[in-house]
Amino acid sequence: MTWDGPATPSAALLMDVFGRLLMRFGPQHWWPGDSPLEVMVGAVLTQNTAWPNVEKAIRGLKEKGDLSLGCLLRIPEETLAELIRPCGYFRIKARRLRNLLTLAAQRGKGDLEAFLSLPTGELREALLSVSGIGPETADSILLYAAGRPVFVVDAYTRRVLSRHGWIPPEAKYDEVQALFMERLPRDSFLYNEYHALFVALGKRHCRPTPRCYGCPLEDLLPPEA
DNA sequence: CACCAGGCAAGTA
DNA sequence: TACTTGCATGGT
Repeated sequence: MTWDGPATPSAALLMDVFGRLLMRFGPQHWWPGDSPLEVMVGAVLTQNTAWPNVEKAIRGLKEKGDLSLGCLLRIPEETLAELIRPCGYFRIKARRLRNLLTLAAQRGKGDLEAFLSLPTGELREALLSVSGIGPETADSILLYAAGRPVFVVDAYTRRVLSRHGWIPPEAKYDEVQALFMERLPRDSFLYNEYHALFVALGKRHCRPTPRCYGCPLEDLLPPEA
């Protein structure tokens, strides 16, 4: 047998790490967005994109009109693309936004709150059926717009976990998600803060370039972990 | 100047 | 199923 890193983290270790992150960075109160609809828009616009660029794009949208389903769907796709230009991939994201908002309007009969009130499993399937909505975007909407206890896995999460040897770098999305959801209580506050704290940690430490060997994450761990 | 960012889908083998 | 490529602006 070959030693390939520390064992899969236990529930106790995951909670311990959460406590340390919370002490270090404080409550994050994510997602940055004033309304469920703004959270949904931000979730699409931030795909592979730095958040400051998304803020610019959302400011542009707000100048044009209020952020409502009807108002946004009335904007032609080409116009929408120009409004969100600063966040990059603007043509494809304009299409993705319309795909998402069209589905929400249909399934909610024009009412976003009704759409977000669908049962969690049904809502996740509906979101994933939209071209341009993958697992991370869908789960971000479920957790941060609909308040459902669904753990979000993103690049920061994977980076931190794989650096500690808790997952192989090639682990699939659903496997990483299950690691948390099978061990921790299904609590939307816990999942909200945990994911946001991974991002807070990731943003403050160096990137995983080939020249980066030791990031100072060790002090977040219990002595023998 | 080079490199990267809170992904995803479509095409190919 | 696994791997590759296009999408694009703005910050460091």
